Amino acid sequence: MGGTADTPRRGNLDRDLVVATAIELVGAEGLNALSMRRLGAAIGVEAMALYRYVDGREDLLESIVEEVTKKVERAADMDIGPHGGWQAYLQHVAHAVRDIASDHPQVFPLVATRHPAAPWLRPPLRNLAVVEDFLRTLTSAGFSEEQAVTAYRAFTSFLLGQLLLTVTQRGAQAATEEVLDEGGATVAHSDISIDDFPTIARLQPKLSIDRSDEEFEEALEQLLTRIDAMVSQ
Amino acid sequence: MGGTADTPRRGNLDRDLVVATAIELVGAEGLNALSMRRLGAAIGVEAMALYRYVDGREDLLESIVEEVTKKVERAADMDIGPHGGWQAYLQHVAHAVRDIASDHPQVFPLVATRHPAAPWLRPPLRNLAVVEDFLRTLTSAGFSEEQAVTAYRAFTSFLLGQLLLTVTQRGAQAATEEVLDEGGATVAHSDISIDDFPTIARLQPKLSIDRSDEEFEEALEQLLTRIDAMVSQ
DNA sequence: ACCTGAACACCGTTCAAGT
DNA sequence: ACCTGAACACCGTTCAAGT
Repeated sequence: MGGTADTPRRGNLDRDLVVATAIELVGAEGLNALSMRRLGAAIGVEAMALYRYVDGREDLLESIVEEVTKKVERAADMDIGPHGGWQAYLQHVAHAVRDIASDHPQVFPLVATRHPAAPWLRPPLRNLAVVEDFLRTLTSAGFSEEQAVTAYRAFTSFLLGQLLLTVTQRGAQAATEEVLDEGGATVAHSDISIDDFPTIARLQPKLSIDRSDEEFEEALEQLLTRIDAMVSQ
Repeated sequence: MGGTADTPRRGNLDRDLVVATAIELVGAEGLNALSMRRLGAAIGVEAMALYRYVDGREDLLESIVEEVTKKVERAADMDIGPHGGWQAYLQHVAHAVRDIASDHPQVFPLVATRHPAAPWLRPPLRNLAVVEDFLRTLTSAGFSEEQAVTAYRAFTSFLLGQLLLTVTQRGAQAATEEVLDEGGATVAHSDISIDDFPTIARLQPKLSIDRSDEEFEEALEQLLTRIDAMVSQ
């Protein structure tokens, strides 16, 4: 049942290991479980040793976000053909970000809510290299500057809403199942009954289906359509 | 300049005052400043006294979210005419939620990221009464059950992405100005220069404009158009 | 009935001291 | 060079005790 290996003790400690172990810890036990002291223990070292490699807790959280979102860089600097390839490009980047949300659902709220370094970096595309590639690709695909910026804004807004809802929903789903598994009878907070909300009660089966993946693809298609209308107008 | 009145000391303490003071405290000093001990001090009481009125810190956070999102209830139970009024209704609810984000930017990330009570409650519409009214209004406006659920999903996703980005962006903006005001020379993290990102540098003026309000209205219009296409298809 | 003091386990962070 | 022990200020929470 382990988790959190405590292999190293001396010398082999470095910043990457600290951040990587922190990500593991958050993935295994949630954000609230991440303290400097527990992280130290997970690595096999006292908490104070970590201060050689990260500049305190805030810096650690920042580093986690940076590390986790790094995979988008590879997607964002993809080369596209000269004509129309921007749609494939946006698809590619969108799916790279979605993969981050799936792989690190516990970290994604951090990606979503931490203030970016610059006021015009918009989560979840909060990395200068990524945004540079993004804007360069669109402008060189024929977007005007205004259009590229508009697309950037619409795209980030789409990703943030869609993916944050996905991870939140799946988290709640898992939590609910856990309660039920532990013998949590039939209902949750028995004081307010669902019977007071007949429409919800009636639609509950439909509301309970997790359509996150299809929703994402459909909303992405619609977004691309809207951007296309803007560009070819 | 003050904030955090310490008027009451005995008897006049109750749950509403605790929650209201907590919201004030978060508004004035940020989420990180909210501890049971500091909240107690702000009220004029020891932290332990709060446990009579809230069931610990998590319950307090939950209560803050509930209190702040309560205003949406009034908007959501609005009556609409029998034909086509659903568009005005969605406009009305959307603006009620946006007002929450504007009035409580420091609380909104909590609204956005805390797991709702049920897995099919989607932030920022995370209240049974609101969702009941929402779904009832749409179905009685002629939406099928599938369409009402689809609209609920698209609507929440739109609100979440749009508003979370607005508050994040404005927060970053304010933080940046503060740094500049305090004599923070010209650039932020001098190690990576913006000169390495020519497209960003070129688009910076356009990227720096806060178009949140217009964006919100435009994206809302587009959403209503898409929903209309779905319904009358 | 309502609040406090004392206590416990935990936290982030610093710094001198150890190896 | 790298890590630890001790220390400090702070935290959430419990519970017996005060009024």
